[in-house]
Amino acid sequence: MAALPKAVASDLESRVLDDHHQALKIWLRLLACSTRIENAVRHRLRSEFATTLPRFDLLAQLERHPRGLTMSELSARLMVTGGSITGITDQLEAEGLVLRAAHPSDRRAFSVRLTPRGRRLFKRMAATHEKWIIELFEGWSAAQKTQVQGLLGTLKLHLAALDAHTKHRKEIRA
Amino acid sequence: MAALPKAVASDLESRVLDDHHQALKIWLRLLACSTRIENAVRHRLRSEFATTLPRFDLLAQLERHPRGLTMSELSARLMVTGGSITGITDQLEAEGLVLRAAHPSDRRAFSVRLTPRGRRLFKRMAATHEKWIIELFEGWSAAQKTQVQGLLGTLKLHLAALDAHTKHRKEIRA
DNA sequence: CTATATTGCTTGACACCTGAAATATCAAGG
DNA sequence: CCTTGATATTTCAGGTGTCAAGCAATATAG
Repeated sequence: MAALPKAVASDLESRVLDDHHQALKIWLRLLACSTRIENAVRHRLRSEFATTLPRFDLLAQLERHPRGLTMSELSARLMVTGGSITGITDQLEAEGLVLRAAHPSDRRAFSVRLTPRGRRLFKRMAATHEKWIIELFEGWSAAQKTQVQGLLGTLKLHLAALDAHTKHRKEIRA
Repeated sequence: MAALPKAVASDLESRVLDDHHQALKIWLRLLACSTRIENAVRHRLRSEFATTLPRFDLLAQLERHPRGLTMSELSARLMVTGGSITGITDQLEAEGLVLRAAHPSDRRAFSVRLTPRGRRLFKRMAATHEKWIIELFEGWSAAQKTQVQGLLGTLKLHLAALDAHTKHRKEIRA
């Protein structure tokens, strides 16, 4: 159909384009998967436990860190800004699931911890939550799961490294 | 160290546990990657184009569908509820980037379209946006990218199928 | 044809997120 | 010791997300 030189040029060009599209496609797929799961989990958390994903996530972090986490640490772990953490913590504290304890060595900071009630409630929710997630991956072979897990692990590290660089550059500029 | 039977039991048990953890870990990594990229893109859209991710996404959908999309179609494609679409469309319409045209065959619906100005602006933003995304995957081999792309494609389909089933079940119950 | 259900969109209340500004405390150097 | 700069948290305004309720138009069953 096309003359050879043109075909070659087109191949080169389209390889570049494909390459562009590829990163974009990966990102769009990643986002689609993530959003779908998030929506499903959010919906179920609402209907079965009358709670929200951010609240659940915050409790989850505290459960893993029984000695408490500061607001800033929570902010970093949930990857949201401090303002959100203030609000969510306010709510959870009002519900008696969490408390702001004095930080042992820094009067500016709090050591946010689960209350016993918070811990009990979280454990119940976590068990169910884990079932939902497992269900989502039903039908996947162990090999496939291991593969995604590995690739996403690499990507996560990669992105974290990029982020660190960016921040570093910003600090240098500042 | 441990006696053989115990070691075996532990292996079996830990395999089950690992399996549970595996789905959970995949999900957490997926979410972490997604959030990181989303935050980066959001930040850059703000600082370089004084716009937001949802607005960009809505424009992107319209760019792909020059004949227009209804609010419901936008809602489905962006995977958010109708209320959000109303708000974002209001904004974009006020900025003159988008317009609500009458739908040819359904007087309830609109056919939302890009204005020429909207199209021009989006094209400029899209080119830059694509560069950002490509940068995020710099250093990945083509094979690796293809692999993630494939796995995420499978996952996306899998999740979409689950979603369809859920909806179907709901409809039957209703 | 017409009652009824469904669909498309908007609205309103509330949750959560961001970015920026304000406050309080800490940390370091002079 | 005390100034200066960094850090921890809160507050506020504004955008976007949900859900539920409401209205208008369409589709469907009888």
